[in-house]
Amino acid sequence: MPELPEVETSCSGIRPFCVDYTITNIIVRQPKLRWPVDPLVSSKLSGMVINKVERRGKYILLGISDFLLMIHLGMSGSLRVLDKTTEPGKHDHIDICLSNSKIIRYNDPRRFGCVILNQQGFQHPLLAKLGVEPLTEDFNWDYLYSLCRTRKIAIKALIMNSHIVVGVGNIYAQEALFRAGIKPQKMANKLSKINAKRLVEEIKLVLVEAIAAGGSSLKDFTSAEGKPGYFQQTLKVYGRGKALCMCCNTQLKQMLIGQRATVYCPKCQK
DNA sequence: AGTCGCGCCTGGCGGC
DNA sequence: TGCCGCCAGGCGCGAC
Repeated sequence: MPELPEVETSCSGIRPFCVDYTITNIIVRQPKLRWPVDPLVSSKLSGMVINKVERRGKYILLGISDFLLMIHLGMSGSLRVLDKTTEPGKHDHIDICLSNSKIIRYNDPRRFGCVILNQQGFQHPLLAKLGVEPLTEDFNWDYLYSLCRTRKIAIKALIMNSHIVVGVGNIYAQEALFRAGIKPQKMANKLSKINAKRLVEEIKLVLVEAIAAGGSSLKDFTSAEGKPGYFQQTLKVYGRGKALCMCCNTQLKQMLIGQRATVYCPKCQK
């Protein structure tokens, strides 16, 4: 499941094969993604050079002349750099074919992701509504704390709200809350300043660590086979249901917050 | 304006 | 072995 670290890794993985190369054509095998793919995407972009590859939240942004191609990996999507002779597999929905004989191949079994063609300079609503980047100074305890004041929702739901802060998905929300010693169901408006501070720090730390780990495990970005999750061994609570806490041996608890499975330690998290 | 719940979609799993 | 039902999960959207 791609979270911010995987998206960041995908950007750096494809960038050397994309930037300054010309798009020869784009093959769309399955246009029915989260949002329908523009049927004219190939005719509009063919012959144009990719200027830049950037990330905003969980969106991968390809700058292509006057266009911006917005790619979201949903929860099962991936991008790979392959030789143009590589046969497409079952869920290989889109190929961006390049002048260096490589293809950027978009694969997404569950099709929760999207590939949106947007004019440069036009503030797309999906990007306009995004909150701050978690790894910038804009995301600080003051920002989080003041937003928490008026919100009557679980703190976990708040930090997963991409209109507040981007890139914190279900995995890292749980991990950061565990590290910060905060119960996920804690009401946001009851969060103390000191806990807001801790939480911001732990969110940043867990993301930075995951990016570092993701960078190493996805080295063979250009190979045909996907890699298993790098983070499995470092996770303290995510997916550990009723197992014992790695720190205090107490049985972890599981609950639903906003329809999402949430695991926490009733002793370590207050 | 803030909060809640739904639905999109498929692979993988447990149960029978 | 095979089939069925259920679950995960990002996130926009409509309903309150």
